[in-house]
Amino acid sequence: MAPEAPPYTLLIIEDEIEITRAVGAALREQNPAIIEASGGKTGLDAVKSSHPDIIILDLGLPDLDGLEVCQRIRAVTDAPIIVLTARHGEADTVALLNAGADDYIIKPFSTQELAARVAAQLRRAAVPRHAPVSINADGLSIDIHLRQVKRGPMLVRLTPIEWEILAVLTSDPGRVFTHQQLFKAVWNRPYGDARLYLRVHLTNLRRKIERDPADPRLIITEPGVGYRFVAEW
Amino acid sequence: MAPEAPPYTLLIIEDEIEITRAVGAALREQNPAIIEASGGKTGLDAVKSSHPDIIILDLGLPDLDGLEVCQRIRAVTDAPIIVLTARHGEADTVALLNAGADDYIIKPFSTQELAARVAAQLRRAAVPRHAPVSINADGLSIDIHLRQVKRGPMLVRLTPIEWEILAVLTSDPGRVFTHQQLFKAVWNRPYGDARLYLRVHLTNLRRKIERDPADPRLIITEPGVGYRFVAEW
DNA sequence: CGCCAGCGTTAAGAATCCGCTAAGATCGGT
DNA sequence: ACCGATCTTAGCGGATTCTTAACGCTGGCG
Repeated sequence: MAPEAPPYTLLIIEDEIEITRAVGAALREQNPAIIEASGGKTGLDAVKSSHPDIIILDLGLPDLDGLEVCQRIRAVTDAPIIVLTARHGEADTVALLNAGADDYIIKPFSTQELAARVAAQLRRAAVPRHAPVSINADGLSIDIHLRQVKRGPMLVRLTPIEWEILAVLTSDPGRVFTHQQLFKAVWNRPYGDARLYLRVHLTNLRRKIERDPADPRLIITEPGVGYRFVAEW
Repeated sequence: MAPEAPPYTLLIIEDEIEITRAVGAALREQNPAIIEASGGKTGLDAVKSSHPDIIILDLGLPDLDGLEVCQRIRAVTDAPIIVLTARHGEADTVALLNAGADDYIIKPFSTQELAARVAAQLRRAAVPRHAPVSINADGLSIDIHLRQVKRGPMLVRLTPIEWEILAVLTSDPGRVFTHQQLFKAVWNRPYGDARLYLRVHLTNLRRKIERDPADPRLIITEPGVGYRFVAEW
């Protein structure tokens, strides 16, 4: 029986061989074509020559800064980038997400989690998305066109800022938006203490749309990073 | 067989040649006359000189801010504007739609999707307004064709502006129309303090059609945003 | 065990927005 | 030119929303 053709091409930019192997093992069932690069420069070359469908990028590269690599990849392709980050490299992770990375995984990671995230990113990238007309999650329905939110049959009144936050988060369900990304999208002014504002408005927003605001299921906090909207219902 | 005359004129404002070509290829079957502009300024000139039927606008232009270009196009023409936006750019879709854009597509896009959206916008622009013939809500009946409003058996006299406001709001019940959208639809002139006018005329309109003008049920205020007509009766 | 950073929550003052009134200005018909 | 209807413009008071600060909780870390 002939092996099936790889369903997608994955590029992993990683200098530690153990991790490269772990990634390969985690994704064995999906049977992707895997390209390996051990540094930022070779990684960039690989992006240009191989047109991968998804890219896994480690932060601690010896030759180039991860941030720069990420930006330069983003200048060439829209393929999803998943960042591998150490436990305490949170600041770097945030900078990377701001630079265009799609998701991040903290080392050490479970093979299941990696496989799930890769699959999720591929799913999102495969469908050229337009903002969905309506979203339904956990008894909540959001109609972008009507600018209307319902909790069951009840209309929910949102203030402009609350609506903007919800609109941004739901524009790409599952994706993490950093504090800065959200702040910039909603306030559209240079800088301020993004977290200060977001904390307050997220509280108010959750009070209106979550079943139990103390145990949010729709808008999830990513500590030190930002927020994401989950629509898996 | 002689080539058929172009059914419509399309202007694409885009600095990346690959995308321009991709758009051209996607629409080949529709055989439009295509005008190309590589920047915001030349794009605006082209709008004024060529009177396109539909406009495709990339956000990431080198010379001008995409939002500004959008607004300035809208000040000149009513032709549909479809915005091309990067997946990782500021997906400030709300601001875009407020600035006068009619639809947006996230890059990368499929040729089918682009063609479908262009066709949809042209269709929508061709038919001025196809609202339901009559609306009944809370004892109020509105007949669009007859230009007639009744509160029970009593005829209600509306001034031209009041009628226009009501007609716009009821053209899409439940949807929020921003101050700017309403102002543009009714007054059809570039600038003015939309809220100032709307406040007064909304007061007068409510006095005529609401049961209790102090507690409006038909025309709901969305603070900081605009108004919506509710027809859930 | 105590410290600290990050987050959620609450509350109060500031800023903004809205409904309403009313006085000119404008328009259209006779 | 007159007159009534409509539109524009201004301003006040009340309501809503935003900003800002303070406090409590939790979980990691020395």
